Amino acid sequence: MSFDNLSQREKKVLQNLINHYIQTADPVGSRVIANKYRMGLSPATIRNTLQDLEEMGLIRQPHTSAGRVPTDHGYRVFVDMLLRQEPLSEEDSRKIKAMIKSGPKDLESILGQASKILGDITSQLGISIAPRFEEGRLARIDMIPVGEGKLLVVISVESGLAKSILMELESNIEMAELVQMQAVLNERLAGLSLGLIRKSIEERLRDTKCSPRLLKLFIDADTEIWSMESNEQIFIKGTENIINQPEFADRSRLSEFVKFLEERKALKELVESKSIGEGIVITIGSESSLDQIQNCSLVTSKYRAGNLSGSIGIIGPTRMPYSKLISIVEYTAKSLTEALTRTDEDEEKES
Amino acid sequence: MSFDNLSQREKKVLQNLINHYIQTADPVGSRVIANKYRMGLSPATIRNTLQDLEEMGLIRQPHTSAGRVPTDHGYRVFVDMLLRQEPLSEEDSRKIKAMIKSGPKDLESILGQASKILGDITSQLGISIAPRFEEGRLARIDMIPVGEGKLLVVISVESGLAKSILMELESNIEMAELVQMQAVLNERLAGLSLGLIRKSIEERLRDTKCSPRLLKLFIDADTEIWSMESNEQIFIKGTENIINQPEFADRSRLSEFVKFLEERKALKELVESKSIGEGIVITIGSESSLDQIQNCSLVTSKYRAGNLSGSIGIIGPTRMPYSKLISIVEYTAKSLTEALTRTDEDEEKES
DNA sequence: ATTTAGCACTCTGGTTTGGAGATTGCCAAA
DNA sequence: TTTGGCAATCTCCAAACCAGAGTGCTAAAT
Repeated sequence: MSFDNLSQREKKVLQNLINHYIQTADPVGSRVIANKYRMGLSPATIRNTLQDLEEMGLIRQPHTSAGRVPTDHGYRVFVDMLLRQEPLSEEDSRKIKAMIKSGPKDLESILGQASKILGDITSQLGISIAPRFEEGRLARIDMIPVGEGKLLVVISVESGLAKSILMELESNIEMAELVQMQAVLNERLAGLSLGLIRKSIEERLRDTKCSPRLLKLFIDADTEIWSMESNEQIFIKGTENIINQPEFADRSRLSEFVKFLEERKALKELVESKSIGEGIVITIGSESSLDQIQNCSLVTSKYRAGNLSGSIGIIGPTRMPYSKLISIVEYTAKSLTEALTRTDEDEEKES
Repeated sequence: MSFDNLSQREKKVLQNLINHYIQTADPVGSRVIANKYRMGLSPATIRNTLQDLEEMGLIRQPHTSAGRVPTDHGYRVFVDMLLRQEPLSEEDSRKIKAMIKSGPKDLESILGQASKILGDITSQLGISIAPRFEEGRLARIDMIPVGEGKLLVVISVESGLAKSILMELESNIEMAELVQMQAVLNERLAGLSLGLIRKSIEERLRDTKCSPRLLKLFIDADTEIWSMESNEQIFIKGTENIINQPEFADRSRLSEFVKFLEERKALKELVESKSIGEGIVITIGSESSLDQIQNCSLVTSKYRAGNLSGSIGIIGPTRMPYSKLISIVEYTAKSLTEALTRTDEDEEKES
């Protein structure tokens, strides 16, 4: 459904209406649009336009004799055609930079910080998701026995990231077996993406002379080693921001939403599925088909960490200041990419 | 302030009042106590007792001509003197057992599950905190170079737990240096508790022949290696449970509370500081001096994981069913201890 | 043709009012 | 020491009301 056929006036009215609604959360009447936005038209004229927009399904009336509010379609048209991206404020960009600089430099801390700063400066919910290891190519694999029958497996991918998994063994393993296994794994799997490895692990490790017990650990379909299921690293910060939003005045709705956030998994998959292409992706309410976020929007983006990519974004009521948020998310993603693929030369350049 | 001087009747009245209030959240009047709880006394008599209790500061009236509600002092007396611990229901104990059994066996998953189940069956907020590594004695330390100028340091403590830290190096390190460093560290530090190591690391590593660059990493006061700051593993689940509680009817209060939960750190410290002794510890509202949880209570307990100890508990409005919760938290702690210090023999015993 | 003014109509939200109900404190009787 | 009785107090709820905002339509104006 395309809306290129909107007249100039209709566009302007829709734009003003949404801008006003975003600020006030109250249905917007014809008078406000006519007067406050100096359109040089009388309220009566605006009313006609509003009727047209309503017929097109871009706005609706909560009840007779209330003003209009945008529908999800309306927001869609707004962000697609009418949105002027607002430049990032000095203050915000400063904060984002500071966030990256301060604090520890490990992935978790940085992502935690990122979600926090996103939540803070947008007054929405800030989200950050760890890079998808699946995409990474295996650089090397190390195995370290720790304690009784426990094995720490370290998976390093080419971009320099690594994850470690503590495995339980049924019985103690000979050091020699371990060394051999490690050698075989490194030899056969290095350079392959973890996703690929997971799919083809069985064939690739066939006819090796390794200890079968040990082998089994790495082939098991549900092993954590190749999948990242368990490591569902998603950071969500700023719940307190949306609690006061009128959109969540209904307690049970709020409760459902918070529950949804706590599950993490659904949100993680949603954000990852949306932020695929380059640049910012905006997802509005009904476009996601998840009940719990029917009146919410997402502003998401990818970032890169070496060869891997992760996602960040914000979520909040559809009535959100898109024009600001886009710049913020964009800049944060950019900063994150820089921070996570930083080389020594980069550091020298900075004052 | 001791309340041993309470008459039998006063005790009974307080007990009934609190029990009723816990269920209804409404101020309790003299009539309800007299009739519903068959005390064989008229409301008027109860009223006299209520006045006495009020003078003692155990209950209060929200306003004239409302019933009474317990004060924090009242709750304190209640849990100290009047509480009959309710045995765990079959269903709950089954759920807790199932929680431990199902799902992956790594620490994080188990703790996540534990907090979730606590939240679910108590309808409060379930909390679980990872064992305090500080208490653990260093078993060994491994160092694995991964990618460009990155070093994975694995700290294993005697009980079999391990944590890993990814460090950034300014420049590449020779393999030989690394091996030497590792040897020195293991030799000098093994067997010491991490807490002790952190305090005394500087002296202990003085006059070694290791690469100074490398040495510096391990001595730096704010290194993550010996402190567990960054690894602030605390799991909080069940926020949706308390949103509908009348105690959080006030939005800004709810907002503050959720913010407090998200900070994590304060809550973590609070719970850890409370759950020190053996067994269940109950902390009521004002006893914690944190604004954000003034009308909340904690039911906390330690659990053990090998030589280390961690904390779990629940938090919710002071008006919580203590008699049930105690059993639940107690049993969960016990189960957790079993699961986390499980030996192979244990596993054989199970059907 | 388009825009505007005028107007009747509708719906919401806040305020007021008026009990109904609950509960207390106290006093005097049991 | 306990209880019944009773005036007094306060909340809560529903009904009634009103002011305000906004609409849609029609007829006049541009």
